[in-house]
Amino acid sequence: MGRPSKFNRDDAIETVMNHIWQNGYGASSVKLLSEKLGITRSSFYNAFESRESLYRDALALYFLQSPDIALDEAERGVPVKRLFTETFRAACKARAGDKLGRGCMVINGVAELCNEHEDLGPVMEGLVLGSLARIEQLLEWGVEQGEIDPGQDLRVLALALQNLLMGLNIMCKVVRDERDLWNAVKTTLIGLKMYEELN
Amino acid sequence: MGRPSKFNRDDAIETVMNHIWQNGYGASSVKLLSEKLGITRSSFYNAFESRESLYRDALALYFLQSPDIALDEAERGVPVKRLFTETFRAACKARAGDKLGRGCMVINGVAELCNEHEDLGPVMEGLVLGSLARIEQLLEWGVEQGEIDPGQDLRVLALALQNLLMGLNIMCKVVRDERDLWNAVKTTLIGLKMYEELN
DNA sequence: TATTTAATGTACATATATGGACAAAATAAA
DNA sequence: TTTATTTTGTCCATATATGTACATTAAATA
Repeated sequence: MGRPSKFNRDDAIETVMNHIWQNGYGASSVKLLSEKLGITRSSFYNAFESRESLYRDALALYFLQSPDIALDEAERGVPVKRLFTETFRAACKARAGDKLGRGCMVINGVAELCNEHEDLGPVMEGLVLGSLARIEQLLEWGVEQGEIDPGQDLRVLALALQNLLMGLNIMCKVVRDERDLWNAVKTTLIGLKMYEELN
Repeated sequence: MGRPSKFNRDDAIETVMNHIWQNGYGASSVKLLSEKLGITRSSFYNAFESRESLYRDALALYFLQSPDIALDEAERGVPVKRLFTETFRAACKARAGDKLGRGCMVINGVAELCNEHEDLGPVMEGLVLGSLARIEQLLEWGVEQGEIDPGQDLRVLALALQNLLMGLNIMCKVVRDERDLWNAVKTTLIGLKMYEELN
């Protein structure tokens, strides 16, 4: 089975995720990441193929523990207004709770890489468009379930919600108080008729 | 008065503004900027003191031509709902009209530098908080003028509007169609009761 | 023309950054 | 113990990046 690895691959991906989340992709050189992992660049390239592919792995890991994942995991029949309310509420809590004020790793990547990085730009764009399509699907379920007024333009409403989420993920870098964030988000959700009082 | 400069200072600031706007602060090294300006690093440091101070100059220039400036230039007595509607409308047009999809230079800087860069982080934070305070002031004028319901929490409403603006400035990197952007923003403005039909 | 002044060009020292080549080391299996 | 396998460590060549030092150049002025 050859010489054993000096480091644990999953731990390494998590370490890299946290570093890029905080510092950005461009500011995370292979030299820096390797030193953080306690390995040589030689081992880095041997284990990870490239910084780009490792970034993708880190993004995937990030998503698993991000508040947005609730939107992905929901199934047909879910009360959608409640789902949006709870998800946005959890996002405010998570963003304000992060002492480092890193915001959202995906949105950071969108800001840094979209329309700029040849390979990763389209990746980030795909993540946003995927999220948008998912929100629209949830809204469709909401209409089917009689929760949402059928007259609404769901694509536009989905864009408004996606916009709200993106704004929150930038805003939280400056506005660090959870109540401030939530009050702002809640006010917008109410305006969009997507808010449902939680118990 | 000594040897004449090889370049025009104002033109240089504009060139640097456009480069950092597109590529970000970290990805704009002194070497790169100097080469773009057609001068040596030696001349760069002689003329600009530091990359940081030049970035601040570039930010100031950026603001002068950004759609947000309308909020700053408005005076007491301005119809505020109309002002917000027009400003957001102009922002959608400007963002979608930028073929490079650069978004907003300030928000790009917030995403990259806040809670990360020792000197420039607080600068970006100050710009956002300044904008927020300005929006709240406009809302106060709106209440005084009877345009806005006095029962509203103006700070929260200001946060919601700031959030909307920040979201737009990230969203526009992925959603490039002006009507999509405007429909989303308009829907939110209506929800916040800050929309007024334009002629 | 000589002097003053300010920008420019070259050089230096050092650190970061990339990615591959290749030998050495450490384990499992034959 | 030998062999096969895989990771590791070192070396290489090259490019980027920073900030300063100092001589040179080109203009305005006396």
